[in-house]
Amino acid sequence: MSKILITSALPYINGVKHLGNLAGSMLPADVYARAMRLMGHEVLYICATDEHGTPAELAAQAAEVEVAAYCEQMHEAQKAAGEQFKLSYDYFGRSSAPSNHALTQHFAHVLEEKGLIEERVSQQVYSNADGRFLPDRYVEGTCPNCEFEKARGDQCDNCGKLLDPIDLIDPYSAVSGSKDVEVRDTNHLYLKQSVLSDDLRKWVNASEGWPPLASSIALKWLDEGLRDRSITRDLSWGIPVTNKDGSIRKGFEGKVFYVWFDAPIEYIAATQDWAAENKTEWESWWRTDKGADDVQYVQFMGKDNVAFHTLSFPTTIIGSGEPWKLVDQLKAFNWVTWYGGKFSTSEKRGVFMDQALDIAPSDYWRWHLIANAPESSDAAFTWEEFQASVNSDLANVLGNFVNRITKYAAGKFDGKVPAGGENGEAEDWLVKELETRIPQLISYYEAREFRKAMAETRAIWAAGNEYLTQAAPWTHYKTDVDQAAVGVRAGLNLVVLFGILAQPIIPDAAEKILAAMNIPEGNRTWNFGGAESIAQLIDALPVGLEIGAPDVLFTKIEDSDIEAWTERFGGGQ
RNA sequence: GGUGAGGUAGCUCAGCUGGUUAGAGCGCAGGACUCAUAAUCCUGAGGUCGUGAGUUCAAGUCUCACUCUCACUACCA
Repeated sequence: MSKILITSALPYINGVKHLGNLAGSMLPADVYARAMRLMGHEVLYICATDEHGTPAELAAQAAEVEVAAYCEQMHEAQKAAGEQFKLSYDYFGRSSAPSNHALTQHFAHVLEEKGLIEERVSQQVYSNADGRFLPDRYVEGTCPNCEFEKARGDQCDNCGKLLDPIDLIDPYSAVSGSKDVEVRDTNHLYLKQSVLSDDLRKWVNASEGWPPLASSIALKWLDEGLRDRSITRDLSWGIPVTNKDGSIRKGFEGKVFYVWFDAPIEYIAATQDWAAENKTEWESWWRTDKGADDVQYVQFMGKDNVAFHTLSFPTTIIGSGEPWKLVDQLKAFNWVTWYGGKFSTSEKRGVFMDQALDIAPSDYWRWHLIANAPESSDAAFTWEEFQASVNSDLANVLGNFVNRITKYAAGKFDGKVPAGGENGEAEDWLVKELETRIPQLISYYEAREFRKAMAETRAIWAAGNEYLTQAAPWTHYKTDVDQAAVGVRAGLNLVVLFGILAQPIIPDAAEKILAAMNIPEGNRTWNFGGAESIAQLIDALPVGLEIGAPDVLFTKIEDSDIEAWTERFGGGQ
């Protein structure tokens, strides 16, 4: 048993997330957390809402509420959506929490003492009408390259050229449309990442268990040469830039830390809040001088987040010179696309977490999204594939297996695990299958290879159906009830096994199965020691145990459902 | 523009350091069974591995060029 710390990239506050965000970090992190818990590890799974930055302020403004109130409201909405998706966070925090304010300010002080922070002046566009500085992409104007009239300050969407907002012709605020904009000097704190390049490279090179996607992105940035990054912004909502005594730093009135500086620190601050709430300590998870050397820390994120997790945040950690825990393994995902294109709220393409639950139970989404996780490349979501996953894998292969054997046992064997008979060829075959497949499944989970783990899970369910075909208790029943009892007994044991294995993926259905089979909580873990214990799996239930037949576990998705959903949320073409 | 990832059956994807007839699931066709959610089980058809060249006894796998998709490109997060 070991201690495993799991974090998933913090979902941004400005609205409930779509299925791509779910599939790209929170859901796989949850499946991994659940699997590791079942294997007996001590797991801490931390997530939080990422609440600072310009989009949060603008979203609040659009909703005509105070930013703090807006974030409060959206945090609750995201928390609720996560709970409904059965995301088993140990703690779901907020980057705006007091603990994160304190810790972020602490890191800034320490980094400055180490000479890694300095003040510099830069030019930034200021909108008089909006009364605020505008990030590059919130300035629009005519592209100096192709004369496209709605080019953004960072890049022109028409010709693709990278731009500087100062180069735009006739610039205007994307927030208000006002042309009353000007360039002003503004001072900010810069984190001298360049100083730590060599340390970071050594650390990246020494890393193990990162997907190529992650290490290649990190090395690419290092090869190009790390530039110092500004870690403050001209905003009012965020973490104030303070002196050690808590007073506002001179010249930083109306400025706060950059959201990407404080967001990863929230992983630690949220752990502190978790500890406070649970009256325990947090340091053994994060301080290598307090036991965190024994922790395996795994981060889950989308590919757009890799640079921040492999370079910026490690710069904060390493640069502090304090004994903080660095990430050990990270899992980076590509995107889930909508029929190969982008999710788009404005064009009515794609499904958000709250809407998803209106139309199908969370188990359906969890299974489909994790079985088709965008691990090695972008993965397309289509209604047709979703329907196929649910109907074929869940309803036909798993649901029908549970149904056929429990109903048969209820009808012919009084709803009890029957005695009698002896294992034969079919049982030998089944045991062999399980002996190879279960260890394989476990190693896929340990390697965080989710698609493969799901394919293996499905193969195990299918082996159950194949076994019943071989054992054919309904045929034997006519001539030899004891022989039929063997098949029913093994079949019922398989139902339990399938329920146990399904827990990380489809927790609701797993619960229904295990409850119907009268399996107590304590007997639902993954204690599959060696080959002997796997052989015992098909005859583990006490003879005479009363079992029930659960209601239909998965209702099929009809073609008419697909039509209605395509109408509502968009689809192909 | 630069960098990275990807382009493999109708669809969604596996294929590690190059090695005999390129794999899975879905879908499709045929058969078996009847305990079950018209479910399940078996068999089969289906691919010039983005394009072109090169290295090699041997290339989906290595090299080069080209092409398409996606991401990042440091003030969106």
